[in-house]
Amino acid sequence: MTGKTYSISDLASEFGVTTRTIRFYEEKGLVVPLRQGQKRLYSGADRVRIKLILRGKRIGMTLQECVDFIDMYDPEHNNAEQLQALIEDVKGRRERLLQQKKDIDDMLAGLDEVQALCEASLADSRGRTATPDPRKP
Amino acid sequence: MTGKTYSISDLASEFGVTTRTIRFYEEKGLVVPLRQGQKRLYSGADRVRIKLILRGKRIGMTLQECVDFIDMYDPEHNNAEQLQALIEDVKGRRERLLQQKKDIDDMLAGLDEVQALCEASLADSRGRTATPDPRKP
DNA sequence: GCGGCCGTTTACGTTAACGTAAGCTTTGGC
DNA sequence: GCCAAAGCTTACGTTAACGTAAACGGCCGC
Repeated sequence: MTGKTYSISDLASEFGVTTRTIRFYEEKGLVVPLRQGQKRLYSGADRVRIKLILRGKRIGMTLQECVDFIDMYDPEHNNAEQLQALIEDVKGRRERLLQQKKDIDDMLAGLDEVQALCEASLADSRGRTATPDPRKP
Repeated sequence: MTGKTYSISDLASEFGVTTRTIRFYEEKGLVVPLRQGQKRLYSGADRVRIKLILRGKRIGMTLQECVDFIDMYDPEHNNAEQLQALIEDVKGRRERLLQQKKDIDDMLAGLDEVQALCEASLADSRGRTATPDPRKP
């Protein structure tokens, strides 16, 4: 079976990007859709590739890093030397990802703090203006 | 007490960036160090600010987003309206951060997978060439 | 048959975040 | 006293990742 296919605007609207963006990715060789006549025809695999690219972008990777990441999966790694290099690469990437995760946790903690301050401040101002504290004598 | 201070190259080397970068942040108003004469003199607070900026950058925030984030802490938010808006802002940021965290976990899982494949492949090739499997009859 | 859409190509424009270079003080060390 | 290192300012250059615009082809609903 040939599998489902997508038009460029299908994918653009699904992922919330412009068609220009997707064509740009093609210019850079990140995706190479088939054509029916003039028009681009995206396969499921193409769709996943774009999805992975956008995932990478969300955490601040460049497009090049995104492809590098994706290309780690397909085994153009024949000899032991290349495999070792890839493992080293994986190691480095893991470290960076873990650092990012830590950064995010720190920022989430910061948000909790900010929100708590806000809510306290709101409760306080409401207490002083509108509704008198029912616990008062 | 006046607290510890830092030269621009102190901070640059500590954070692994160039002095140009730090001056650029000043151009953009992200840090405003004191001066002694001509030279910039960074306080502990300045240092933290830069640290937070770089943290934001690591997870793909723009410099503007970084300052916005940092500025959430200091309460220029007087009235209830502003506080509510800030809480909404926090909500949005939290969602994005959680999404990013999910993205990272997915990518970490991918790395595990890649590494497992690599190691299996290495073990296999070693098994076929150098050391015969000792468990063989 | 034609007005809208969707799609295509080509090409120039834009923004963020620095890099790089030149030319000029300032300052600590010998 | 002098030189190298560190700092400063000013200004132009660069890269990534699209945005925007113009100009054109195919299709379809009425």
